[in-house]
Amino acid sequence: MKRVTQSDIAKVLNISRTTVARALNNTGPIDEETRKRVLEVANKLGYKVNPIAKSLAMKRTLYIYAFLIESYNTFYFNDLIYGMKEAEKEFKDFGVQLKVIGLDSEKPELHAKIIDETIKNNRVDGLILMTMNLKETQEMILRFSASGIPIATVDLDIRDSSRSFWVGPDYYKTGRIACELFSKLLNGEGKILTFTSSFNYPSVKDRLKGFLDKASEYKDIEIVGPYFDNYNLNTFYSKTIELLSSIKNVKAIYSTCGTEYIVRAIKDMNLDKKLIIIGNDLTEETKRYLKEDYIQAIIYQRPKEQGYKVAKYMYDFIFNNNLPADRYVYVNSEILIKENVDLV
Amino acid sequence: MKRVTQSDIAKVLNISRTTVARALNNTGPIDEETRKRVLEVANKLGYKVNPIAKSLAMKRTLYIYAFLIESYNTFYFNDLIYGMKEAEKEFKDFGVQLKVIGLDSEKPELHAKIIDETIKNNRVDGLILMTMNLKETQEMILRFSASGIPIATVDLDIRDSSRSFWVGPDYYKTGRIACELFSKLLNGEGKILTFTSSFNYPSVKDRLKGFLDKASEYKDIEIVGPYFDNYNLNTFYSKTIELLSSIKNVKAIYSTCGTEYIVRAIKDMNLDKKLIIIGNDLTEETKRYLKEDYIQAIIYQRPKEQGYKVAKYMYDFIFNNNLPADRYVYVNSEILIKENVDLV
DNA sequence: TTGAAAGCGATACCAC
DNA sequence: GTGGTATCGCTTTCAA
Repeated sequence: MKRVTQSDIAKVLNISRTTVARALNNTGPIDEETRKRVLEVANKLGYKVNPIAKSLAMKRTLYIYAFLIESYNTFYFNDLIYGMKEAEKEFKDFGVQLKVIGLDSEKPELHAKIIDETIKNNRVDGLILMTMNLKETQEMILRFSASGIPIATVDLDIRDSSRSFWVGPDYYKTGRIACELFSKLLNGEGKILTFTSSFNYPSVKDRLKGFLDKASEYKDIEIVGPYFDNYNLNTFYSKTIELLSSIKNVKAIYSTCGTEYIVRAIKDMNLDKKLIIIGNDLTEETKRYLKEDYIQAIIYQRPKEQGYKVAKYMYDFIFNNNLPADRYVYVNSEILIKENVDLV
Repeated sequence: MKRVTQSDIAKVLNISRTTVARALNNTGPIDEETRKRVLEVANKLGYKVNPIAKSLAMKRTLYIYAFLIESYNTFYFNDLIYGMKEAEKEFKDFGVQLKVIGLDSEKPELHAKIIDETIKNNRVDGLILMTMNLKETQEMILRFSASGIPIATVDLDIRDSSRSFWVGPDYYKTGRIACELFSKLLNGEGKILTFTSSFNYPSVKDRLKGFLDKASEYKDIEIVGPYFDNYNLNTFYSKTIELLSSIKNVKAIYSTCGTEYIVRAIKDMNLDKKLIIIGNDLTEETKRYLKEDYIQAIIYQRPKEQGYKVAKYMYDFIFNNNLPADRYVYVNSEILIKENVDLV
């Protein structure tokens, strides 16, 4: 099964390889009629670009820029970057380079501007974004993708834009997994105090929905709450103390985020019996609590894999024009307990 | 930072590119003195082969052969192959092809012969093995690696041979993880009936050791057993019925393998209270039991990832002469429950 | 609008 | 032993 080359196409149509290349890459001036015929023959012959030859010939470097919110969770942020860098290593020989730029989570309104500037002042061949879904960001994406720059989102999606694909965790599933684990650890019955954030993020909204949906399957699991923070995770601390003092027989606590604030309260309360807590985010602090048995399990969203995949798919897109089969690429979550938390 | 090419070296030494290539690849006749000087300069200049150019120039296909025991667990076998094929796809453009050959688990004494024949009658550039650690196999590996064929093992290692590296699960860790989970589901106390196989495989031996080591950390967990099969996992069935009838207060059951035989017995016994069971192997049957709540969790050894990695590293070795940093590449295990079993 | 030709970094064959 | 040269499949000037 010999591979079909541009020359093969050229031979069939009795034109030059150069013209074929031009048609295929849509670069430079070309007669529309010729272009069509080339594409047709290419298709019929099953032509596929040879990325090896392409990258060897294309002397210039391709730049992928990643703009990521620097979250309070440095583990997550760093691992996301780590994964991207892994992908970069694999494509180094193809002349692909990745630039990571952190965005301030406190100033979302500045993100679009920063990205804008960078793109204007640099050669950028691909864009990976993790930023808030604001109007100016959507607008910017529309603008850049119209000008031909492939754009992917990671973790936080920006819907209603023209980004090419998204890679991220299945937050809903994460909530369901947490709930099933609770049920197992509670032996099927008990009261679970539930917290969530007031912010309208998919991470917290979807997790909560997954958790509650799954909880409704267990007739002896009682959900108390959810209680909302006051647009500040810190308020979980006092809320925990208040609720645990007033509500009897709480067996477990679930929070869609900021589990560490809750554990801080519990540590300070010096309870005699142990509460079952399952968290969603692996941070330095929650990891410690896991090891100290304050947290029983963490549903880990594999940031490394997210970073790796989004960069890899981006490369595949700008280089081979391949999009992932599904525009929503879900990265599985993983159950971490003391024994395996150090392996990730 | 321009990349150093063979021409650069040639220029420095005032010799031809051809000679440089010969020295670098140790192919064809060359003056020992020249070779040394080339290598020296290459080293000083930081020359690294460009795999892209190499594969473009090297017109021939590289063949990697994988010989794998077709286990009774078709899930595992198929997923191992699936992972390898994923890697193959990535390297297709580099002209790498993978051939998978199944070995009969019932006739381990024939494996070496089959592998031998294949290598003699075909062009093979790399070898991936999952077979028993028999003397004739060790010998065969020694012979082939001496003749320059890179050999890797997957899952089952063949120590005391000259295989280049191994990729597989951390069986010991798997046992520890299972035990921690038991402790959590048992709320720290109870009697665990323990089974293992009489066969001297690392899979069962290491899992058991991990399990027991971890169990010794819990003062209120009592291990009963381990009971051995009679060189036939089927004997777990009657053994389970016998033991559950004679031993009081069993809360959980652990088996290093063949959990399905135990569950079959339990289903047939129609017990009124639920036993906690955690299995090690994901098979069609154990997956069903997991969904039916007979099994609480399965510690999954990610065969796809094993297959992917071993093929990928093999490629990297034969093509770029890169070995994995550690000759033992451990693939992490993963905790599966009902909610996430369908995601793997 | 099209084509010829150089070049990317290597391998491999064939003279010398 | 060594060097010249064709080739791999493609991009990219430059001329026509």
